Amino acid sequence: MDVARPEFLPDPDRSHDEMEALQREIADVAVFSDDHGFDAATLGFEETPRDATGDPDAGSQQKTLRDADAPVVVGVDQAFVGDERSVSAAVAIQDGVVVERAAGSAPLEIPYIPGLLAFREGDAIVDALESLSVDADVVVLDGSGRIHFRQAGIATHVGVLFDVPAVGVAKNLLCGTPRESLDDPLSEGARVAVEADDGVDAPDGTVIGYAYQSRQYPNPQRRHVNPLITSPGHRVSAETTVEVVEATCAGYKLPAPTRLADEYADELKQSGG
DNA sequence: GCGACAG
DNA sequence: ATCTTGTCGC
Repeated sequence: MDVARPEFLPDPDRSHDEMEALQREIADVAVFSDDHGFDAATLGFEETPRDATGDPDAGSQQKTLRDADAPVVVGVDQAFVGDERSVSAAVAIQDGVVVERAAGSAPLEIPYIPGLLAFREGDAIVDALESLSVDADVVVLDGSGRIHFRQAGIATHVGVLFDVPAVGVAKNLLCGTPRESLDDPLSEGARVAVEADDGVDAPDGTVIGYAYQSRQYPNPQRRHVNPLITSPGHRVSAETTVEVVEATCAGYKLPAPTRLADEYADELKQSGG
């Protein structure tokens, strides 16, 4: 993949204020509506059969034929080697089959600062995506997109940088107000809109993403799973974002692209930086 | 000043 | 994110 807007590269040498200013520019050109060519219903991830305990049942048949016209979904995830270098893994999947994997890495130059994640992990991600040869129909990133103080989380930043449809999947809420409390367990498949509030650069009440319960245990009263926090990155609506996440989770808590990128990132981490 | 905060 | 074994629940 190629960077489309080099002026938006996440340069960690910029000042704190410059980083925030860049994020506002990115949010200005970001598209939070559907502007892509895929149909979330044709992503090709099969629902995982469950056994009696509700755990994924292994041993089901493997797919051998892949639809070459199906959309390509790319999952991206990072891991750290020591604490001065990050590795990024990108895994491309088409019709449920891994078609390419790419690695990237970069030095860690700034600490983790809520709201500025892209400037810490962005360089490694760019390195990985630039060495990916297939074209992605949509990229799935770890973290927020529009659910961000300046509507420019890491999924939005990367999406706009490459001008590729992108979605953000986070395990925790960064900002915004859920329409319903997320403190009590939600049932599987439930979705709760997250609205902009005073902490977000968007009109109050704007739906900037959804909490989505991808998986839940049979008896959430005793043991429960937390919902995922999904938000559009670029060229995808909040509603389509949830559809992409729902289709790719296929019975697991995390989307398959994320899980596979996670595993690959661990491999890269083990074999040095 | 206080509180809140993705990975 | 990362450091890590056992343990609870279905």
